[in-house]
Amino acid sequence: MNQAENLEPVRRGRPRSEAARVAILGVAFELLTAQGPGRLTIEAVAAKAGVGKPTIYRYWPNARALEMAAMLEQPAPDTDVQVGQSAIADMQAQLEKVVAIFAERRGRQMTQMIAASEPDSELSKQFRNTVILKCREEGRAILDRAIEDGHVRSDISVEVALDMIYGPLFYRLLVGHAPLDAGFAGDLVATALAGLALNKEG
Amino acid sequence: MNQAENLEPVRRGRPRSEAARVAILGVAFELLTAQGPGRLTIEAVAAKAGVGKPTIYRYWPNARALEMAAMLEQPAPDTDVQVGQSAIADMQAQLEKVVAIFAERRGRQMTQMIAASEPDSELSKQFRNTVILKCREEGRAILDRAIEDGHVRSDISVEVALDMIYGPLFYRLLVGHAPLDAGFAGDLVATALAGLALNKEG
DNA sequence: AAACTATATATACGTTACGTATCGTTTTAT
DNA sequence: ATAAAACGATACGTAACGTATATATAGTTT
Repeated sequence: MNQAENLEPVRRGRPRSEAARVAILGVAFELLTAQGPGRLTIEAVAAKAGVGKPTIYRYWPNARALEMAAMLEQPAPDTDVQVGQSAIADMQAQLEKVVAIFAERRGRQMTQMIAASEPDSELSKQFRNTVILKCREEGRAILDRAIEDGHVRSDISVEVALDMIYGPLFYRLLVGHAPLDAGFAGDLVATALAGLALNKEG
Repeated sequence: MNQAENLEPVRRGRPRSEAARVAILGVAFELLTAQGPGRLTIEAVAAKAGVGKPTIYRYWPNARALEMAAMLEQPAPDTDVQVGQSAIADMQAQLEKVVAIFAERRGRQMTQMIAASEPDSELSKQFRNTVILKCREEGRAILDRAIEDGHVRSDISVEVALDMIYGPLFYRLLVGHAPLDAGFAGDLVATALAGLALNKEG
């Protein structure tokens, strides 16, 4: 049996300093916020946190990984909404929350980090799941409820529908061809619900 | 009158070597393709192109700008479609083309470069216009025609509709939660047209 | 033809940051 | 007491940055 790999590996010797780890992550987040992603240096973090470089490299392999870990350490943005009177209204309320978060500087920074990261790394996956896919899952719950309630067709692909709701948000964020605001969130939900076709059944 | 700014600025002294410029861009594109964006170094380009570093810095301020210029130098991906029997079919055909291009390695590289670039720089804007917004403009023409033909409602915002079509593409590309293929293009157009709502008018 | 000027390559320079190695110290388990 | 592991500090070699300088070259102007 492959025992005790994550449950306290029975380390001997001096234990790692939690204080150092916390100081490193704190300084990393501070510098990341100030400078934007891709600019963090290990030496700057070590100096500001009063820590040796090897201590940082013991936890994270490079500055990019540390950046993601620092972002992950922060409480995930809250995009949850109360269950309201209609699933449609809930969807719009949630999207407005998501838009508000991603319209801020930190939202753009998170998006940049996802775009720049190696897609397959473990930290990268975790980051994506926490930051991006969390709000998608919330949206899925709302959409499922809307289908149950008979407000949304049951013959659509929920995956495609969710892409249609959240995709435009990141598109505008990255390309910047049009503003990202509450009005956009409203237009988006309305247009997605109504559809583009003039005559639905002939 | 502000004369002769772009029409041959009447340079004195030794003219810049077009051969050097072309060699630099060629090597830069080669290395960019091989290594992905963000990895290009001026020294490697100078060595491989048989060119001095200052010659490169005379044209571009840093390696990132050179990367974008090298990508721009390549012929823009062809996402145009013939005008076919219906605007709806044309939209789907175009989206399939776009999907095919961005599902390839170069498409992802271009998206990463846009995400990582300073949004306001001149080269960055030009890159966005050439690579991303070109296919959007083509889509707008198709959509306008669909409205004229009475296949698409005239009371929608064309901007929102286009975001709903192209946004999900980049969303999948960046987040990678689901595949990017022709089937997705088809589903997307169909779902966008039909809409999510069960009963359109009561 | 001569003077002038901007670019050319080549290379030296100081700087920054990388990631690794080593030092003596400190903290824990055995 | 001993061994093990992490600690901060710092030295190390490497890579690439962006600038400066030297000398040669290719056009423009006089």
